[in-house]
Amino acid sequence: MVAPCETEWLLSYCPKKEMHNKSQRRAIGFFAKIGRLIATPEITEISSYQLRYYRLVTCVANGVTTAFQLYSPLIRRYTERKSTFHIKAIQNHMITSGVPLLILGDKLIDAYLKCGDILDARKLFDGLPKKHIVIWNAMIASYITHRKAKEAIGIYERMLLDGVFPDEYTFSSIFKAFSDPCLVREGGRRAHGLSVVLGLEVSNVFVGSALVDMYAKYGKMRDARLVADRVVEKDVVLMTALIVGYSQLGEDIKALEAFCEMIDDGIMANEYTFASILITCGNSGDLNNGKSIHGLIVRLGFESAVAPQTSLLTMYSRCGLIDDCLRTFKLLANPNQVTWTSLITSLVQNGREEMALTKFRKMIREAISPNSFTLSSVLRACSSLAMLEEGKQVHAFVTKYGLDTNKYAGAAIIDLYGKCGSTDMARLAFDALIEFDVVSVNSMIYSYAQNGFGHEALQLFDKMKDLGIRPNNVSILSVLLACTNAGLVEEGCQIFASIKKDSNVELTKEHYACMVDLLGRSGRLEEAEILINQVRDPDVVLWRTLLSVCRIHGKVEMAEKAVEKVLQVAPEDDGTHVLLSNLYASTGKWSQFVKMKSTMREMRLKKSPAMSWVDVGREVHTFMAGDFSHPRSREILVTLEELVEKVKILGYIPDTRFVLRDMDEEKKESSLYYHSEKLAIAFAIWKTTDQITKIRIFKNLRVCGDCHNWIKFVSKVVGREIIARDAKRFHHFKGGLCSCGDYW
DNA sequence: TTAGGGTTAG
Repeated sequence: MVAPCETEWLLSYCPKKEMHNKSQRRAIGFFAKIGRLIATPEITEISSYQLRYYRLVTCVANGVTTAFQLYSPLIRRYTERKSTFHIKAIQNHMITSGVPLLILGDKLIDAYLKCGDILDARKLFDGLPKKHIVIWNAMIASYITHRKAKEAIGIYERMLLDGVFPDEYTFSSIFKAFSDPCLVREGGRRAHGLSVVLGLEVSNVFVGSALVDMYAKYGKMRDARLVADRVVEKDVVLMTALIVGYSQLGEDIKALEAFCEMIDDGIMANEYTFASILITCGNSGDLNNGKSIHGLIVRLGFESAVAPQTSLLTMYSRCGLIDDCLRTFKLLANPNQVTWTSLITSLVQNGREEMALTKFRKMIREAISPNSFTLSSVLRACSSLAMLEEGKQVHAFVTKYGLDTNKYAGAAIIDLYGKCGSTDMARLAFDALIEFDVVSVNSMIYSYAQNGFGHEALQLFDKMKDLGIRPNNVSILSVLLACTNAGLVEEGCQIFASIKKDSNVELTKEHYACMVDLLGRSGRLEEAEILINQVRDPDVVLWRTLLSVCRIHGKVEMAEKAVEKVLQVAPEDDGTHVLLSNLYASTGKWSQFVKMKSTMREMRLKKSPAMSWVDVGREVHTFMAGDFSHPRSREILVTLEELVEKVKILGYIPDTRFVLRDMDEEKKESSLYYHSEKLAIAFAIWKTTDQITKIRIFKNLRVCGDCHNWIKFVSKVVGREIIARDAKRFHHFKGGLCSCGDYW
């Protein structure tokens, strides 16, 4: 669009001069005189519209009342077209023509706001000495739409200073601004007080709902309820705000009661209400009510509404009915971004990660773009499956959609790289975050912890204070785990002692279990036992932790005591029997071992078989100890033999203490060679010959001591980095050393 | 010329 332009330009659009009538010629003459004109390129001849301009300019000279009548339709016209450029041109025109802005200022501000140009609206707003209440309200509402709560409140406060009384429109907007979690709550309460004084608190249902919503967001459901009860003419919006409030604070029964109350009062639920109440049912695992509401949705014809259907599939997922969740999705004609995301999240939460990834690919194929919710769920699927390559591709999506700085996507990326043993990549993702919170920092500390980077974890934990983030339960657990995995006993004890003094964080049994592990591993078993006795009602985890450290240090007596305690708390705990039988085997107490085995047989307890897997060429290969069913078994065994020979030259001695069966030494030695992790590594070395690719293996149980030693030698022999994730943690083997410093 | 509620991630 072209604003004021030269007369010659206009004439070039109207080549046939003889076609101009008298008025048109006069108009052209006039504009030629002043040398300016507002015109649009689509106008190819002098239109009545432009003639109006001519009259307008003539009228300006005669008086402003006529100017109002003439400018108004112009402003309306360009507001409809959402052309802020034209509005600005009109404003300039008014200024140059000497029309006082006071007359049409309100209209211009309204026009700017409708065009979404809040900056120009504000400039004009600030320059106007007198504004209609409607404009104050429109300005506030616009700031809220643009998520600028502080600015909205600024206008509200200036309004009060200027002696302008807020009305019901003001309050229905301003409470929303005061709901912003970044602001102090005092302001909201003060505004509520003023609304009471002005008699607007409950006489208007819009004001009432906004107040209910604000108190719900403050977590003050008692106040929300008090306001709702006072509103005389309740409606569906007010009741939905109340239901959502209860639901989001976990007060599911009260949410359901509010829903029933609403139906009893004859207020018809709508799609928003259904969408919320179904989430309540899902959160409380209330399948019965969930199904009844599903029936109600069908009866009332809300089957095609996306929001309640999305909530319906979430409800089924949270009740563990993943097939019903899939069925609900299938019936939806037009699933949107949120629906797809809900489906993917549901699959991940129900342990169907592979299907979640398939659905994600389908979503992309159908040109539905993912958001931070989607990508963080997909990343969690990848990290659960330890699929690094797939995860990297999802990370690329995160970058593509500009979400590297998002704390949710970020935490999931950190978690992925941490779980895949790439702490450096995790740190890069952490440093890319703009907004982060306690969860982002915890993810990073946990990544360090599981990969054995104790000092880095401690450093970040200390830095939390500078970042203004208060550590929570998870932060403490993660940093203690970091100390355990890196053998930083004193540091761990210091942190534990300081947290004990700090009344802000409550220590749980999990923290104590972590300390038992830390002390026990370093051989301070007596202290570990004393610590357990400090806990009120020690649980199975605590005693089993003590038992597992007894196994490491071969403390049979203390172990038997621990077993007794475990079996008192949890008589059928199979892990305990396995741990004790392993302890008997490793200390050579074969008679007790045999006895234990028969007890286990009687109890039908089975030790879960050791299993390792390796991801080579995007295919997962699984190995079990002494299992030669892999199609490439021959090559694997040849590679294995070569490796054993080479590592023996470097000084590897098989450690037969890790053979948990009674047999002669030679047999023990050969049985060690066929442990699942050795088979997996031999396969990976045979299959991938380049020196750069790191070998990543995963094991369902802990890596045995002999294998740990063997892998160290192998990393030196083949000159490659080997990363092993076992049930407890990561081991990074490089150049004959392991990141755990042999402390694990 | 101005106003309210919902569904997806640690």
